[in-house]
Amino acid sequence: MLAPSTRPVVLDPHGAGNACAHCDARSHSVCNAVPDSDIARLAAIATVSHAQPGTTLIQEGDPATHFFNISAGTVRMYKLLPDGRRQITGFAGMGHFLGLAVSDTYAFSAEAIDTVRYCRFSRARVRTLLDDYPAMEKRLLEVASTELVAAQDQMLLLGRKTARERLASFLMTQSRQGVFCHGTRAQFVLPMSRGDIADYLGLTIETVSRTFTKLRSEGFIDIPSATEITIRAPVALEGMATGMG
Amino acid sequence: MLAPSTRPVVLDPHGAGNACAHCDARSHSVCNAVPDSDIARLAAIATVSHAQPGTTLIQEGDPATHFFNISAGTVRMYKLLPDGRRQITGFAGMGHFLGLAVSDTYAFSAEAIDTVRYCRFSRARVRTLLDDYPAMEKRLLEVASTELVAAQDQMLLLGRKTARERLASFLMTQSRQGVFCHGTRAQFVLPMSRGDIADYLGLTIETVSRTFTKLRSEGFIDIPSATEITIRAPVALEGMATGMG
DNA sequence: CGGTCACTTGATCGTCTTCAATACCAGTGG
DNA sequence: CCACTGGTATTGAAGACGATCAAGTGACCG
Repeated sequence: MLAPSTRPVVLDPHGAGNACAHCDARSHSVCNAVPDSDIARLAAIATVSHAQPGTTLIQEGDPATHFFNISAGTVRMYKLLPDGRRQITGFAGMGHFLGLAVSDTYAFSAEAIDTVRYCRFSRARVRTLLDDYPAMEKRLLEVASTELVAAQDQMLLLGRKTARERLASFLMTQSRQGVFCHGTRAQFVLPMSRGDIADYLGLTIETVSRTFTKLRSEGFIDIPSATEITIRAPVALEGMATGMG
Repeated sequence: MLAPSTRPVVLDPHGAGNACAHCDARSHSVCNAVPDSDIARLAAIATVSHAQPGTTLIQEGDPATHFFNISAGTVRMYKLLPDGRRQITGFAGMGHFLGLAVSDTYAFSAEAIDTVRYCRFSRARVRTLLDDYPAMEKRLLEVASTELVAAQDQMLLLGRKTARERLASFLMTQSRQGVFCHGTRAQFVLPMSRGDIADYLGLTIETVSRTFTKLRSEGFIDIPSATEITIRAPVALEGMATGMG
């Protein structure tokens, strides 16, 4: 039952009608560069699908034929070394845009972590759309620049921070972007496994687990269940994350 | 005499005339998106300068007022932690474009490693130029995407590669992009110090030095002087860099 | 209940870091 | 020409942080 289907399910195969007009992720995404009046044009080239946990959306090295826009769920982007070592370069949630590539092949892979709903756009068709909506091109540049800044932060983390600082950074980022419980930013759900966190932070599962336990025993966080986190000392954690704790 | 001047020297303060038309870095840069016929418009907003080794071009956190285009020399981009730990996020050489930022402040610092010649553009003026040359906007998106791919590679390196693999990756990249001696890609100059290399690869100076020595003693490279490298076994090094050696 | 899977915890190991000394090179002045 | 100096690179010995190997726990599910 939980066996990941290898092919994503297409919900709106012809991109017909008002999928974009009623998209609750639109305001979070590049799509809002297209005005309401022309939203049908966007919908015409979009294919809405969803993917079960573990499904591969993008395979590194495959021809880069499509763009993706995540409307619900979480995706992990990663690169592999031949012997299986994995580096997760980022997690993409609601509104996130995927598939920017210079060459004609994808530079990374992307998999659904939980159940993911997303739109798929043919690159070629997007290109023609871009000519009519320079605002969208600007938004793409913004997206790329934002990613770039995040990537630089991650390089600092991977190259120079301790395990403790990495976990603190990760938790503070999650508490800003994450899925919240009980309406407070202090309590949220981690959609990804310990293995995903480890591969994102350049650590092992064991170190992630041990460091979580340590942070809890020191009173900085609480861990109601393996997938839930409560931030108890946000200021202290923020200091830790920026290398001052 | 070698004391770095804190303020860069302006060579062409009014951006007058044909600075861009005769720029030998133009074909390598985003500037070639502006057609020859309109090159004067580009030149009008450019300020050509040069900077001595150690000069700061961009300070993290400062208002992001300008873009930069490197026409000669090498720049290091980096981020610091409060206690002085440094992560170099990249080196920028001829034709490289600097200063993409989402927020209104720079997300990283940039310093000249050797003597650097560069053009400076006001962001505001570039923005107006972009409206007339959508091709330039596309080029910027290309630049950002390229950087992003490079950043993802670097995350893989920092998070998952061994010291040996990091050095091999670094050397192979340099042998593609670097300054060559004797007309062969196999022999090149490293403009940056061991400390820069260490902070780029997430290692210490000592580990970089030791690993260089080991690679030499094993016959993979030669080190005529501290700043020169000769690749003796490119295929083996490439394998090592990609995690297969 | 037995099985699986993810997570946690413990003990040992190894790579890279840290601390420290030495070598090297270019520039300067005796 | 050679000692002196400051900076950078190399080399050596000891230590630490995180990895690895291994066992144990708990949740979920058939």
